[in-house]
This record gives sequence, C-alpha cells and structure tokens, in this order.
Amino acid sequence: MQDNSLYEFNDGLSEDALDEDPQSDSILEGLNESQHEAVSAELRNMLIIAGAGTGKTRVLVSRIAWLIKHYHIAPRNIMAVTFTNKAATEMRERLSLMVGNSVQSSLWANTFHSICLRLLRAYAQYAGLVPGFTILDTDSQVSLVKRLMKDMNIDTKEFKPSDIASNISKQKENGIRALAYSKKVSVKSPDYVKVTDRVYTVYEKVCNQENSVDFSELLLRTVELLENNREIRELQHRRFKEILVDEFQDTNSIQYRFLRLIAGPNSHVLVVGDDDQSIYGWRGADVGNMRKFLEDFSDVKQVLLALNYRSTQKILDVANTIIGFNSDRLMEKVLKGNFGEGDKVKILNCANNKVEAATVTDRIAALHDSGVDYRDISILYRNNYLSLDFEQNLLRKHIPFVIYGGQKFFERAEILDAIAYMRILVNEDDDTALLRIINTPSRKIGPKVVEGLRTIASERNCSLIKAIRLLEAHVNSGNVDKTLSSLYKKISVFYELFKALNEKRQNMSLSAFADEMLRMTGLYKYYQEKDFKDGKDTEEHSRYANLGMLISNIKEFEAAPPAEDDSSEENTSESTTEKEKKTEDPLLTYLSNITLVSTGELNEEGGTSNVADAVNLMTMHASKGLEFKYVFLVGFEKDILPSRLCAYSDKSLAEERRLAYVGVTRAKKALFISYAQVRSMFGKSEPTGASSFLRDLVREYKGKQDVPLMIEAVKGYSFY
DNA sequence: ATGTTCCTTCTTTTT
DNA sequence: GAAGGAACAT
Repeated sequence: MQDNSLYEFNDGLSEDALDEDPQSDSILEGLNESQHEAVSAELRNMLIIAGAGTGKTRVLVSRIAWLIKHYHIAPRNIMAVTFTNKAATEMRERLSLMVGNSVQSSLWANTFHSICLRLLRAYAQYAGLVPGFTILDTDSQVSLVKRLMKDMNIDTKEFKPSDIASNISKQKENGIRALAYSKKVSVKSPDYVKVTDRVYTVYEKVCNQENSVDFSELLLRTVELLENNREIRELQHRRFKEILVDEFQDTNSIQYRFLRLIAGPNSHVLVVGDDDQSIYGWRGADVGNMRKFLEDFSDVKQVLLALNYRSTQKILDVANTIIGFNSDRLMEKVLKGNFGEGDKVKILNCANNKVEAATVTDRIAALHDSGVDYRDISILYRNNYLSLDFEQNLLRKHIPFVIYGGQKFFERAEILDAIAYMRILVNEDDDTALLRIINTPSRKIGPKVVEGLRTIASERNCSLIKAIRLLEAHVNSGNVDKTLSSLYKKISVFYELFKALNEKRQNMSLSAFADEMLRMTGLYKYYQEKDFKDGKDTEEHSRYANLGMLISNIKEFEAAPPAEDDSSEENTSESTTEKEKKTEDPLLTYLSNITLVSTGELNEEGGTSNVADAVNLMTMHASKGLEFKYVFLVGFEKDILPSRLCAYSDKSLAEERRLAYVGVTRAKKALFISYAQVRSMFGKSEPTGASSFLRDLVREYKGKQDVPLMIEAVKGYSFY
C-alpha cells in the first residue's frame, strides 16, 4: 500500500489523490473497461447484460465492495439477491475476501426465498402468520394435496397430486390467490383447472390452519405484506438503499413484484443477467423482466459485458454458433475470449451408451495421467438418470467423483421422517408432518385410528394434536365412551412420545436432542432393520448412515450458526413496527435453514463443503455459474438434449438451446461432446443418434475453413 | 394392522 | 430397473 501511494504521487500530482481511499483502487484493479464502468458507476439503477464467463460475479462483488468503500454505504443497507444457495454462498465468500468477514452479518446476501423468510419471521403477525410457522417442502406439499384430494373424493390417478400441487404453486407465482383463481374458472374450463381450483381453495385454508407455508407462499406472503402495510414497506425502503440481483433472467413474476416493492423511491437496483442463459422458463422465469426493468425503473444505465475470461476461442465459436440459431434474443452478443485459439471441440460419436461412458472415462484417466486434477474435470448431462453409466465406469477405474444433485439428501424418506418429528415439535399444528410420522415406525396406529382422530379434529375445527388433547380430557373426565377410550388408548402411545420429546428438548443441545429423538422415536432401529432386510446395511449411504449424517449436519450447524438477523436494529419512531420476536428456538432456525438451504450432497462429515479432488458430475442446469478446465457434455442426443418433451408440448426449443449454450460455455480449456447411436433405457435398447443441435452445428460449418470442431467415431470398445 | 407381491410410472431441470 | 402404491393375504 505504502509503495503504491508513493508511486501514484510521483506519477501524477493530483489533489484528488490525497483524499482517495487507498483501498478503493484495489477493487478496480484488473477490471476491463466495461467492468470498470459498471463497478464504479454513480449510485443509480443499472442493468448489466453479462455474457457467459464475462466476470459477472466478480463485477457484482466488486460493486458491493465499491459501494461500501467508496460510497460508504453501510453493509446493512445493502441487499444482494441470488437465485440459488450456491450462488449466495459464493458471493458471501468472495465478499468477505474483499471487504472482510464482519460485513457478512449485516449484509443480506441470500436467495429470494430466504430473504422473504427473514421478513416473514420478523413480521409474522402482520403477514397473518403465527410465529414459528413451518415451511412445507415439495414432498410435504404434494402429500398435503394428495390428502385433500382423497378427502374430496377426487381420483388421484386421473389427476396427479404432484401436478395439482405444481399448478397451485404456479398460480401463487403469478400472484393469484385461490379466490381470484376461482373467479377465472368457468364451466368451460378444462377439468384439471376445475380440480386445481377446488383443491386450491381448501389447500389455502388448511395451510393457514396448519400454520405452514410452501415455497411460493414465502414470496407471495411477503409481497402482500409489503403491499398492505405501508409502514413496514417504508421501513424496508429506508433500510435497503442498494439492491443487487444476480441471474436476473431467472426471476419470475412474483420475484419481480417483490423487487419493485422492496426498492424505495431513493433506493437503487442493479440487476445482472444474460438472456442467453435463461433456462428456468419452465418454472416461471421470465426473460421479459429484463425489458420490463428498463421501463419500470427510472434512468437505467446499461452495461454490456462481452469479453470472455473463461474459454478458448474455439469453444466460444461453437457457443456463439449454437446460440446464434435462437432468434428471440434480447441482444446479440458475440463472446470474445483472450485465451488463445485452443484445441478443436471434439465430438465423440459413440456406438452406444456403454461405449460412450467407457470412452469418456478413459479420456479422463488420460487427462489425469498428463497432470490434470480431477477437480478440473466435469461431466455434464441433460437428465439426472444419464449419470449412471459414468458412475459405474468411474467406480471401476477407481476415479474419484462427486455427484451434485440427483436424489437430494434432504429428500430422502428417512431424513424427511426425522424432519417431520422436528416440525411437529416446533409447530404442533403441522398436521401434514404429524400424519407422516404418527405411525412411522409402526406403532399400531392404522388408517382406522387416524380416521377417527381426523373426524374429531374436523368436528372441532382444530389440529390433530389438539384433537388428541380434547380426547384425553374427555376420557379422563370419566365420561367413558367405549369407542373413544379405545381410540385414545391406541393414540396415547404416540401422544406420550410427543410429550416426552417436548420435555427432553427443553434442556439439551440441539444435536444431543436430535440424536436422542431418533432413538426415542425408534427411527434408528427402524431404518437399521430395514437396511438389513434389503441387504443395504453395508452400503456407504445406508438409510441408517444417513440419519447419522443428519446429526453431523446439526452439529456443524451448531458450531457455525447462520448470521444473526439484525433487522430489528432499525430504530425508528414508528410504534407499529414491532420488533421481531427473537427466534431463539434453535430447532426452528435449523429447520428453516435446511428446508431452504439444502441443495447438494453432504460429505461424509455431514458438511457441505467440497474439497476432495474428484471429477464433478451434474446436470447442465446445476452447472450454471460454474466453470471447469475440461468439460464432457454427454448424452448430446436426439430426444435428450432438445428434450423429447419439445416435440409434443409447449416446451421451448430455444430454452433447450440456451441450456446447450450454458453447457458449452462451462469449459475453459477443452470441450468434448459425446452421444450414442444406441442407448439402452429402461432395459430396452433404442436407436438415438446425434442431437439436432449438433446437426445444425455441422451444417453451419460445412465447407468452411477453420472449423472449430472435429468428429471422432468411437465404434467398438474393449471393455474392462 | 402389517407384510407381501404385483403393478405402474417415472426419468427434466430447483427454491 | 427402481421405487412407490394398490390390492391382496396374513
């Protein structure tokens, strides 16, 4: 630092230099012209269009550092919104490297969902929620919908509960409540709409009774909270002066509405996005929000980042060509790199999927032999199930690998059981959780008993736990009705357990309690026996072992609790903005945390960090935002990459092409694209062949000079 | 109430 | 080709 300022002094004698924040300069160091422009711009609304690998995250993080260091914006006045937890974590890490650790606790860098959750926890009463409400994960949401459909005598075969549940979520994401939806439905509406309507109405009511919110509800509730409560809204406006949004092309309608509400008249919003990387249209993401942003926010400065810092030119050429086939682009960006030409992109035409897996594995082994680290290699695919052949081959060759996604740890039955027990302790009205575990492991409480209990609950219009209490009081009053007392006797096994658990958790640490809970409920024993029966007890990821990993995860959580929410710090004169109730219950905090922050596999220690030198396997969706020196795009086939569903649904072909583009642009040094002529799926062998995207590509380069790719036929293969 | 067996369905992608 | 659900048997 000393040397630096001396040098500057000699270099150009300007008075400004005397007052300059010496740390500000280092923020701008090494940025190119447009990056520099974006980072050091005055305080204002901005739209940054950033092509793949153009240093988007770097700009975002540097901008935040600049806001703090140069404009002296307090970290607590900054909100950075990301789309995934992975991105949020990465941003926090890079930020703490740049401006120090202390910033983390007061600066909100989180996903939309977790930001909304924080607001809802702080203002639960104003949002019509009871503090301590639980979050419904997808699995619970579907099981609730299914339960309601059965109650309403709707055929769950004709109408799949998961479809109805996702229809409901879709409505919420468009800000449409059950009542408003009903108004749109007419006699002429298709059946599934009518069913959705009927279920939605009841679903909304039951969620309120159970004091639980699903994922889209988190957003919708918050939007309504801000819309209906001026004081809370203005309090947020005063707090969040600078708002930054990553992956803006992925925002859906409710998220956009949230942004408009959370930003005050004097706040500034900076969004970063790439319309070419919009791959979440299927869940409501609307690229149109980028255009809307220009209209809805005043005086927006636009910056385009097109200089690529990731890939060799040949890889970029291929990427540009692929995306060039899309016609509905917001802005035509041609990525330019500065890492030299590089090798040609290799297209591996394989006889079948076994050959494909063997070839890829062999190339990985060869790369490793030539000094490449496994962690710099990744295998990307369209669908999760395509990973199987590669897993087997890598295993056989003793090549270490990590799979991201796939069956999620927190979606496994045994984990969901454990979580359901925790949920019922935190929020006893959570009937969905209770129904999951009242007879798991089995304690002779069958459908008859449950039905009896549910009858009482619906007569008294109360939750199942309360119904049990009523029943208990009734039986103890000596008013002995034979059927009721036998009902109570059957249920009391569970009720005693419930009381005992509640007792236990008062004076134990969270992890010790969780461990004890698994013992008391019998889940440990139950899954241990189940594993043994299925011959899975020796497996590394046996269900019993997973429960152990859950405990490790809780221990890790205890050791490093998430940043303390300081939203109550804002001291204003308004009397109605009640200070948030400190959510002291560690169990509640843990539950919220895992429901929202649970992507990715846990490692053996129950942690989420990934330090091992291993080949990375994941879907192309999951790869967004990441980069690897060597990338294998596999299963680049007809019916797989433009998904089969494109042919007979409104699935967007352009979005599939963007997905291919995302995959291609992950590669830094070398890219391999492979496909099989024959693929066995579900036991059957089916002819497949190259993706139409590959055909387009080859046609484009036909007869041209300097073609950036080459095709290699891999026919037979000597196995093992 | 629970265990067995057969059946179907599912293979996008995520908070 | 697995995993969960329904139908049937115990």
